[in-house]
Amino acid sequence: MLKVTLPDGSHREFPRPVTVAELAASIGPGLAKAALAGKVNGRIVDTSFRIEQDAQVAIITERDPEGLEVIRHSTAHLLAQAVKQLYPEAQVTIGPVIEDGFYYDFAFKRGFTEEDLRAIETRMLDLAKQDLPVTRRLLPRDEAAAYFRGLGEEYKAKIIEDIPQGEDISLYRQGDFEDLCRGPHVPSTGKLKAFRLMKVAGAYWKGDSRNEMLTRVYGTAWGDKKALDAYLHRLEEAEKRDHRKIGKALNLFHMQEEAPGMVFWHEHGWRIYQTIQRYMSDLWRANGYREIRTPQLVDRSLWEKSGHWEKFHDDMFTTESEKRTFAVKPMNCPCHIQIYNQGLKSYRDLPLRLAEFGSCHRNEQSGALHGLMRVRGFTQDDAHIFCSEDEIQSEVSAFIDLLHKVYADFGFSNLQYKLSTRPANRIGSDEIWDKAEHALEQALNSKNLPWDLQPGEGAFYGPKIEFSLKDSIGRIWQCGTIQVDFSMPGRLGATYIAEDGSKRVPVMLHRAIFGSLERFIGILIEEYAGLFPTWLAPVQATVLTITDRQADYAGQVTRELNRSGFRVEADLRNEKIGFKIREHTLQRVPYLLVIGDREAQEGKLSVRTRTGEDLGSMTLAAFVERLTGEVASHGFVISEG
RNA sequence: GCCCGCAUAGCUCAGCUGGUAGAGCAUCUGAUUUGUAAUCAGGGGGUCGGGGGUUCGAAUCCCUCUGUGGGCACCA
Repeated sequence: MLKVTLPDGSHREFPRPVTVAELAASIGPGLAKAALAGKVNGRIVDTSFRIEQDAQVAIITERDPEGLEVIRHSTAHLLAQAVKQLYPEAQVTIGPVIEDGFYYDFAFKRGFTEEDLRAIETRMLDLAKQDLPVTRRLLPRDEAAAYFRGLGEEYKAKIIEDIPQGEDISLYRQGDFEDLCRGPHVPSTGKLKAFRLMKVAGAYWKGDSRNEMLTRVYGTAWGDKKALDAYLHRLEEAEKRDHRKIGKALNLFHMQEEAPGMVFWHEHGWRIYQTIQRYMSDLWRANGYREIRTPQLVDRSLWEKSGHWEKFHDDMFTTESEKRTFAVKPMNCPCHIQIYNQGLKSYRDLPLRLAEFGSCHRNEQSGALHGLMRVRGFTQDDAHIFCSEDEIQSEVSAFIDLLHKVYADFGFSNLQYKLSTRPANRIGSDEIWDKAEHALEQALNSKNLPWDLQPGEGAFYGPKIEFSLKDSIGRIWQCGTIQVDFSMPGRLGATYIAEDGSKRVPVMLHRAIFGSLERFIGILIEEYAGLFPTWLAPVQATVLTITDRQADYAGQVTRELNRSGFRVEADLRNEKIGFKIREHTLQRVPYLLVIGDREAQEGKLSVRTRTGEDLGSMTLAAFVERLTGEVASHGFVISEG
């Protein structure tokens, strides 16, 4: 007898092995129809999988996250089948599942157009309607490679040849189309009911820019039409939060052809910029950092010593003067070491934390530029901590705490942690890298933070922890970072006198919390969809008059609020109050202060919020109190050390 | 940098297969002095991203450059 344990803890017994599909049928016809795959002892399998021994089994349907994955994977196959029918000269390559969907890469000289996409989608719907059974078979590796080569599928053959000798290869067939695949897949194409092809893009074969470029088709797939529509609607809403759109609508900044990748900050955008800069400057002072300022233009020789020239000179802006080559600084670290090097340092001076709003320029490749998120001119909240090896652990730990405080003040909770380790192209010995990587790993683990390893992604001088945030459509951007560097201080001659009188080289920690202020503001705009909390809002309140008669009183109120340190403007135009309210609400001003004859006489303000809430009339003092409390509660508090 | 799109008034956008440019908002002028998300009327405004080509004729077709969007690669 064979005993199958279901998720609810109940058992079923069978005299002989059963497939997942048979098991589902024995439970009920509805489940049999809904079954997409099975989970046998934790492994996702096809519904045709035979359960031979006692096992824990769950039937996977579109309601399970695993079910959605199977749907997306199978939809990728459906896409490939449709493409092969419509464009036989296209070769298939790979088609994995990604967040919310899938993609499939084709080797296709002509590439696909948007119209092709619609035609492919129509064919996919047709193939789904035919409800073709999906069947699996195994072939020995070499036979499989020969089979695909025979079909003219060179890429598939190459993929198979990368699989170790002797392994069997599974193939999945639906109708006239058969693909190499690990599976599992839905039992038949009729299970694929809600999908949409989204866009075409180029992608390098095997992700290597030295290889040829393939044509990638992105798609999304869901359990039913409703889920698909909900997703498409979610996307539309997310696009409205795009920081480039909001930046224009709220008049925060602009960019133009003559300065690609550089930002023209308008008054209101600059207010946000300065607010967060002041916030950070105060935080530095409260946490033992010393704020400094270093030059923009530094002779090439310094970058040669630091190692940047060798690796990055193509990406640096340079200029000539009196037969010398200068580079616009792409980083602040070499300059900070120059300040460290002024005067003899003792172990008593450590840890020494030098901080700068470092204005940097990097000649990023044109294709990398992206609104405020990836620019050529940016400012880092950069600091370098010079310390002894013994101090690394506590400094990294204190830094992570500080970073968490900042992110909480700005309302971010969902950050991602990544540890990037030694790249192929690096300076420093393996022993040093071992130490540095270990220090960072320990810091993450001691705080119980969930982190991903990114092997080979570290900076050339040291490993790093990256702290990343998502934009409105889910793209991930690195913001904060901390990097352990055992090499550059030595290269640039930094030393200190230790307790025993010997001369030693300090360790340097590179660290930033916002990363680039530009990027951080971009993320902030999308996070809040322009509805900045009051402490960040470029205009915190606007005074609106009903008629010309209140102009004097309105001017007085505006002046007093500005004197109290708030960012307040007045709208005295000869317009209806409804019109003014609409305009300033669309400008996302947190508070609208309406003043008519009544308020002017009583010395009050009628306060309305940008969400349409009427707070009634209050005195100026009462409003100031409210505003003060709100600004303070949103993170303006200077933290204890 | 690579692949595929896109670039029309200050902004958002229309302009079918080539016949010489249009709307809404904004701006300006006038009227209106108004109580919580758009007051009315009138006027002005574009060598259609730059350069080149095809054509009797180009916003429209072709080439090229620049910028930009989505990806890929890159990201000190």
